[in-house]
Amino acid sequence: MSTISDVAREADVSVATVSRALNDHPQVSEELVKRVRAAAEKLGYQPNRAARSLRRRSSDLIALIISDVSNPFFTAVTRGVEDVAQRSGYSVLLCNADEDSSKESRYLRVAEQEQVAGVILSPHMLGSDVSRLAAANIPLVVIDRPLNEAVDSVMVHSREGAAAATTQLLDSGWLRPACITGPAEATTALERLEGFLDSIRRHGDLDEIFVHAPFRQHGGASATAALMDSQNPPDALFVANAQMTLGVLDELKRRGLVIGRDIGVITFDDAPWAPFIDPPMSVVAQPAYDMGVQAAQLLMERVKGVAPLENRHVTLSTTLIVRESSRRSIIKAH
Amino acid sequence: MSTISDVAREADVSVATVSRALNDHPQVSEELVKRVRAAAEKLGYQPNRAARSLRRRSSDLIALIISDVSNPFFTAVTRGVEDVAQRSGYSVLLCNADEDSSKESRYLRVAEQEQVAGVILSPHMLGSDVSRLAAANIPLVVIDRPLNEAVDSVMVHSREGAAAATTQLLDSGWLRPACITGPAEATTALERLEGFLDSIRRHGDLDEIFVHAPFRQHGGASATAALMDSQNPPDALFVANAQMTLGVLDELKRRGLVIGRDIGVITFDDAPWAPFIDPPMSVVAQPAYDMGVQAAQLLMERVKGVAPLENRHVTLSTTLIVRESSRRSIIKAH
DNA sequence: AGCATTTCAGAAAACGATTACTTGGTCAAG
DNA sequence: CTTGACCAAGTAATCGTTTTCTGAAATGCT
Repeated sequence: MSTISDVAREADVSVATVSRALNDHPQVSEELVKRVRAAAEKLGYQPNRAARSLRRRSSDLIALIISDVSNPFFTAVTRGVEDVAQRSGYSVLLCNADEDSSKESRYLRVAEQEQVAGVILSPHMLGSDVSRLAAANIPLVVIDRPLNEAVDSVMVHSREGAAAATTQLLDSGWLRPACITGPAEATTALERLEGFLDSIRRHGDLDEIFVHAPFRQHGGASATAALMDSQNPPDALFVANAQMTLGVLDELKRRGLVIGRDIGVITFDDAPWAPFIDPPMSVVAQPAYDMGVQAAQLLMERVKGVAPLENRHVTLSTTLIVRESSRRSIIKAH
Repeated sequence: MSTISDVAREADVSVATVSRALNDHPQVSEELVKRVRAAAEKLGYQPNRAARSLRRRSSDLIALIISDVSNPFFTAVTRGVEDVAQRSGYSVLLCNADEDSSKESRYLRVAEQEQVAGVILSPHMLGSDVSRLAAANIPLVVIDRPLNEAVDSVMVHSREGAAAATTQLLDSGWLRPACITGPAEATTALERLEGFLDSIRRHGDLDEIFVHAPFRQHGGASATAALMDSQNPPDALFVANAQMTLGVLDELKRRGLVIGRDIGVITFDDAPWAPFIDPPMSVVAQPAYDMGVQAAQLLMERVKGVAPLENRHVTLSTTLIVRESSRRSIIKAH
């Protein structure tokens, strides 16, 4: 691999001039810029990023630490982030924390050591420790799950969305909805549960039935099993994310329960497969791609130092999409 | 952020000793190791990776360049790669080439500039240029799609899988299967088409119906539309990946075509939602996670220099999972 | 005891970029 | 004609590690 001094030799100028020419500094003549460009081209010169970030004390990477790569919500966020980062010349270091605090802090450490230009994080839980980033002066924006007031954030109105979903269940004639939500330490799990409870309470005299489980397919399955095996099982389910819903479907199928007849289901996240499930799944959709875009924009502004001092908090709205699974009206054709 | 010389001062030794102590070099006394460790701990010292990779001429990152983050096949691969990389102390720089050659080469360049320890790539097409990696002495393993003989690879028996799927359609009594495959420059698209044709030809006097489209949901939809609008439309579809299948389902639904009665469908990739589609989707499953694991293992061996000189090519088998969508027997209950 | 060898730790030289400082030349104003 | 401002380009310092080279002390061998 050729270095800057190879280019300097080739173009017969100093390394300083090469650096200036290639980084569009104003104080270098047309003539030399052309010579340097040609030399760099000829040698196939690629600047060594390690050297550059060592000197600049910052790299051209931004770290995106998400809770779960296999969750379509997060992959949509990823696309959004990548699209705007790319446009500003940054690459994204995608880290899969896997709903695991220790992996999360491992990646936070990597981000610091790599001296990334900025970090976008969906924190596993409220206690996630980002103090080192602040100490190292690395901008941070938090998505999906709140952390604290002192950091930019892009959230979604989870609670309202959850309430709307639950109300839709109730309005469709289901009498005993339950909530399957994520682990108690995840704030999104809590908010969605709160939304569910808001709706239940507004309705009066209903039992408050809910269970916490991992935000995964198996979590949805075991939660469903527990609920259905209980003394007085629910007749409708509000599920807090798409991954869990797959497990719910699995368990329901195993038990021969027919959605729309025996049980109503509605879920968070409009996964791409939701319309094709039997019956088509009612969902509350999150603007995932848009969250990624907005988060990346906030971050880029901080990175470039054009952001205001005070922290920005943007909260996006969900939209309720009623398909079939939440309806009670479906009677199998005979 | 504290540096190695802060630690040296704190422990009252030289920076060389700190470096050696922290990297488990043998020639440093117990006593000093302890002192250095304590000092590092006290200051919360994290080595600066830019400096380290500048000096070592290699970083602790491996780049994983995949064709599409939103494809569940690739996210499963990602998990596999990450699990083994992590175990060896490497982090993964996940790059989403998005089925786009220019993004792919952009990321290849980033990988080179970052001096990653190794690269795992699912090449967009046969012509992908990886010569610079070789020149820079960066180990490479290719997954999913072949590139050339001179590089380690982990593939899947696509062609056989595709043939088996098509045969399943034929055996179920469908008379006029068509193939919806990816773009003509993607080798997986070609292989799956070949497999389809193998089966068709073996069967005798069948038309060879196929269409190329992007490996995306909209690709599946438009391909289906084209096929169904043709003079003599097929009565069964073999679809080359899960993303496209979503589009196929969409278009079929729009046209009021009932799978199992009006048309048979079978697809590559056992997406998590496949069993829950209406009707449950028959698939040929790829061992995605396992591909990731094996690719990462091959790469780690090269990175650590313990790999044999000659190139390894492992090819994994697919498994046919017959559910409902490929059957003709489904007659709606009356 | 005397010399050769090993062991441990420090000093200093990389690694390859960016950038502060320096220099020499040009031009305009006085 | 001198002086000062300005500009383009070069020299060298710097970023924080790792590693080579040294030197001193300790150990082993005859």
